[in-house]
Amino acid sequence: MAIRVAIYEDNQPLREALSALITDEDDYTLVGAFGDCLHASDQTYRLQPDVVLMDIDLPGRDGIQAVTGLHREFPNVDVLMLTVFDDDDRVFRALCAGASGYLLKQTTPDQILEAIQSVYAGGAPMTPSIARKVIQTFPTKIGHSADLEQLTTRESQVLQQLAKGLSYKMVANELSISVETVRTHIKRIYEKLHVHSVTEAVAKYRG
Amino acid sequence: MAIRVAIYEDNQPLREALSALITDEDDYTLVGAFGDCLHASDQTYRLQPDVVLMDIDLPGRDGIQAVTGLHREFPNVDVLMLTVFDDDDRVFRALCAGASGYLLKQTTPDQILEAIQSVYAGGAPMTPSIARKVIQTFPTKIGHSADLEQLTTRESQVLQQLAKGLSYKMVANELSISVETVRTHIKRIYEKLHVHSVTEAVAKYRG
DNA sequence: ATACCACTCCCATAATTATGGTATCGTAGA
DNA sequence: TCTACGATACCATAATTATGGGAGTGGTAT
Repeated sequence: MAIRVAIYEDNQPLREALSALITDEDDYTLVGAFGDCLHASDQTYRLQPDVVLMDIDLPGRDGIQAVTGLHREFPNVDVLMLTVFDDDDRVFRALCAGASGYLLKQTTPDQILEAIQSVYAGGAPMTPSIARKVIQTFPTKIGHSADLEQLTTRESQVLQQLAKGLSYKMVANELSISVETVRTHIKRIYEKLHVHSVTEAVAKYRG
Repeated sequence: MAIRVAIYEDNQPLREALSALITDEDDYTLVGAFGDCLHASDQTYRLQPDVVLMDIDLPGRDGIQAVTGLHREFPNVDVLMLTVFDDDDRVFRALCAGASGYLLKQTTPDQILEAIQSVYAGGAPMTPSIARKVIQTFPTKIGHSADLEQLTTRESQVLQQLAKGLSYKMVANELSISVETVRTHIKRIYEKLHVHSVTEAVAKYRG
């Protein structure tokens, strides 16, 4: 049984090249190729692909959002992301959203077919750098940077409130202290974490 | 600067073969080769390896336990596991324990050197099947508020940068657009997410 | 062709946040 | 006792962010 493949790629030459690659192989069947992922859900339902090749950077609605939806609706469909750059951060988010692996667009045709085969067989093709990011997520969970440990109880509480999106005033209210005190705490937090804004501090707090 | 490599492998012929492989390469320095990992901690302290090749199945104390210790004591040392079989389960546990990747013993010499290089450069070489296991442990974050889906590609990118703690200026730089454009995107983001500050937006973004 | 949308850019004015001081109070240690 | 530190609070001056305008481009859809 040939592997049914659908393609989402806005770059037409590339889309056609990929389409040709799939079509020419007996072991693969191209069930569709599209320039955007606006109707990915409908199309997936109709075309029943086994593997979806999805450009990570599509116009209108990006590939990552599409993956989120597809993964929820069609958990059996494997999605391989296509990227131009080794854009660790976005690829990482795509994997979190449910993608099963990713391909650099510069990958050779053979490697592409191999990756499709691999993902269909239950694998998750990805480069070492992505893999590193991935495995660093859970074991390092407790790897709270030493800076964070330096925060006092009150400072941690303040930072926690800020992380929830509260303004100085709201934090003051929440903790029943004056805004000025909140300011003071935040100043200390900045010193200890070596940052200069709430968002930076929260970013460190969140890991 | 050559990469300093230490080897833990009980099979003597293999240990010697690996040692020779490392020794013969100018870019790698063999700092030690051992048949067990009973003194891995001391040895690591003395020999200061950059990368450790660790058999997953050593007599006495197995490689996974050793990795746990090494990773805690020497977070900067990268550990590559060596396995005879594609033993998903144990490799997976090793990765959780802090290993940075793994090699099948049948891997070609060139691939072994490449993997060492890769892990030293911050990568995590592993096969697709392991990778799949790893990414499947991700919390498939659902509950994605519908608001977030409304963001355009560019808006999501901006929000993502903000979540990393960047200021408007930095985001502008990162995305190669003007600060004014960043402002505009942020205005739209606020409208769509019904928020009034970066931290609030980021809080929604993070779930 | 026209209307819409994503993306880009600029200006002006408010509001909030950032930075650098200063100061009081209570409590745990030297 | 004296010091250090956490927590509280205030003021003043930058710097950044928030809000509300306007405006042009390119592509898509009706």
